[in-house]
Amino acid sequence: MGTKAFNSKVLKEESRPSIVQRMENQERQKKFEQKQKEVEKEIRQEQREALKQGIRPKFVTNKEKSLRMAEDEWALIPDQHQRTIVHIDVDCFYAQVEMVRDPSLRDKPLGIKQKNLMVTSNYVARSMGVKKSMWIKDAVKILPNLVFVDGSDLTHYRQFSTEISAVAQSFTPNVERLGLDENYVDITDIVGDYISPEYSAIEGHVFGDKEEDRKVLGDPCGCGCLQRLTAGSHLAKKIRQQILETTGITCCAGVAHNKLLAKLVSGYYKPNQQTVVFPWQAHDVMESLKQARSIPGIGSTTFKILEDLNISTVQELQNASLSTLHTRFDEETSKRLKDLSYGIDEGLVRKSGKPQSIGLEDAFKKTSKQKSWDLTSQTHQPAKGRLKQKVKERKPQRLKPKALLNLM
DNA sequence: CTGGATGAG
DNA sequence: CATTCTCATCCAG
Repeated sequence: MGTKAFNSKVLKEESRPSIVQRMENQERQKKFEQKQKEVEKEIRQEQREALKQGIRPKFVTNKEKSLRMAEDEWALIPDQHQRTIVHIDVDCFYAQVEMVRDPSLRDKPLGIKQKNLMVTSNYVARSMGVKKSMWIKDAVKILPNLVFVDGSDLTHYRQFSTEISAVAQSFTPNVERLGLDENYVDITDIVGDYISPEYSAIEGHVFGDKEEDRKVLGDPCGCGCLQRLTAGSHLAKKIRQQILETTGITCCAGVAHNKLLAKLVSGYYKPNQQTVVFPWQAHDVMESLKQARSIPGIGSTTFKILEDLNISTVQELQNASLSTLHTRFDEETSKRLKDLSYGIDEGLVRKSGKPQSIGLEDAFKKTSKQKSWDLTSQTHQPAKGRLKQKVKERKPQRLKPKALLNLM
């Protein structure tokens, strides 16, 4: 799927793979096919053995074959870099919203509280030793003059959140919301417009931020990702600027060829900064994480199971054999875990559903039998209806890809 | 179709 | 006192 995701414009305008790269790719492909042959030979050998011993040879499925191939040579599996993804992460979201709503808070240490918990704080507070999230009493101990705003009512945060997403959506419809303060933007379709000499320098940070990473000399890949990601850094900057202009909110951005890396690097330089990472740096990014738990997609449950298998660092996960993982996870998950450990992520940016808001005053319109939303439909349901019913209505569960296209 | 698991914020 | 809640996705029953 990812392989055919680039559109014609990008194809036209991006530089073609260099000769060196084409050769490297051929080399890789050859190795891959070689491995394939080896595995098949192995299997035939095993079957012959079985026959010799009078045992009926077991049938080896293609799936099993690919699993075996991947076993030793995971890195040989081609990782494509056709997409360009931006992950946008708002700086201390709630605190910023409050500071925009009341500018007098700007230069004061500010904490947003919910119940007994300070859920976030502004950077003034953080510079004075207050952590992101703390118990109120602990925060006050550190900073007696900390100003608190109650953040139990999410209405304003939702409004700002949709505004921010709307800015991104004005660039491309391919925007996926993640919570209230994060957005994935797949800019593959529009990044071609920014590939030009005018944008040849990288905007913002490069992961690692060494001078050598900035130099355009040598293109380690040649598939065009260098140009696309460079252009992407300019687009990311533009999106961030626009967000700032229209909402007064600053944010960070990460630019990469997949969601995983974009998200991992977006917070690398904070606040109000951005970072691009190139495919050949994927290993460095992953190694910069110690625990496998800090990989998005590996939650507490999965991590516990990994620990059972004596796997807790990213590196241990990289080195874990598929068969080991397979003892506790299904095959797809096992592969997925290995992919993640190498910074490989084919996950698509999915257009998020309708403007979020779950407030009590909200009414819903739904089409009675259609599987897609149609806001022009007349059916009107008082929001009073059970939450559950609302949720059911607004998420027409698994949308067929076709229906998804109609969503915007 | 639905409830439980899982994960993110 | 690492809490509680909301939301999305996946899948087995």
